[in-house]
Amino acid sequence: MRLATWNVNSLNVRLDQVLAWLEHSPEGSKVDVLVLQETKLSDDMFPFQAFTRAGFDLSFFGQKTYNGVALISRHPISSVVKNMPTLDDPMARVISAKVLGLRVIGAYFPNGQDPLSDKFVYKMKWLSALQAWLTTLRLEPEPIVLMGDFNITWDDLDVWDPVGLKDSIHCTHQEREHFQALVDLGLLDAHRSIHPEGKKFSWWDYREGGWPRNKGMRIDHILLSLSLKERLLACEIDTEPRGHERPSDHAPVWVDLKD
DNA sequence: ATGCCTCAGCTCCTGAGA
Repeated sequence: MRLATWNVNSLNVRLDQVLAWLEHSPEGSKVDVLVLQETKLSDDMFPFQAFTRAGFDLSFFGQKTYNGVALISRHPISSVVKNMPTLDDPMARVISAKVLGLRVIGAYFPNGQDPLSDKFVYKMKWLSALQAWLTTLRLEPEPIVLMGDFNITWDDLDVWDPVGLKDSIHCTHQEREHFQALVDLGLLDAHRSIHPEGKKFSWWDYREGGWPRNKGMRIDHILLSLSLKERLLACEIDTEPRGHERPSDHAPVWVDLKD
């Protein structure tokens, strides 16, 4: 089975790219479950028929202009949870469901903007709430797949210029300590596990020729319960859509698990 | 360069993204 995450930076703009990618993801295999971030659509504006017509089950949860998440699946989904029970959050950032015997979570972590800003304080609070939620979720029988736009680099191998970007947003030790705490709960960074050499990125700034110069960061991640480790077959960042016309600034990331 | 792109909206500027 293939599971994937993609920050689309407006589903209105990227709908056709998402539908095409669902049918033609790399190396022949089709995506079974895709989570989206930054749909930027209120629920009454969500183009759900485009997905149901194509045979998908889905759930979505959004707001206009900012945030918004969706979970799109070729298989029936159940036990949908929107946002985290551990945080009263006005922003639409998390969507979760049981599918294929897994607890799949799609998340759009707060950006944080600047380590000295109120938004960074909110990011820390949000990360603590996620940790608290996962602490109870991992007691349930379904293995966990936590994927999305984390807005955190795991370490310097995830950063094109770790010296110049030292201690800047997505690279601070506070953010990375939260990432480590998730790993310490018994979650595996699927991509790093397959690619220990690092230096593969999932986001490139629209400005400064970030993409053509490969000045990027790996901030989109897929974490797996350790019980899924022996089922892990592959995990890749598909950089192809980043080169399209009107691309999202994020690339989709996918993982293949033994059925 | 507290900008460089891109997107959405109380849309011809501004805030936010990362």
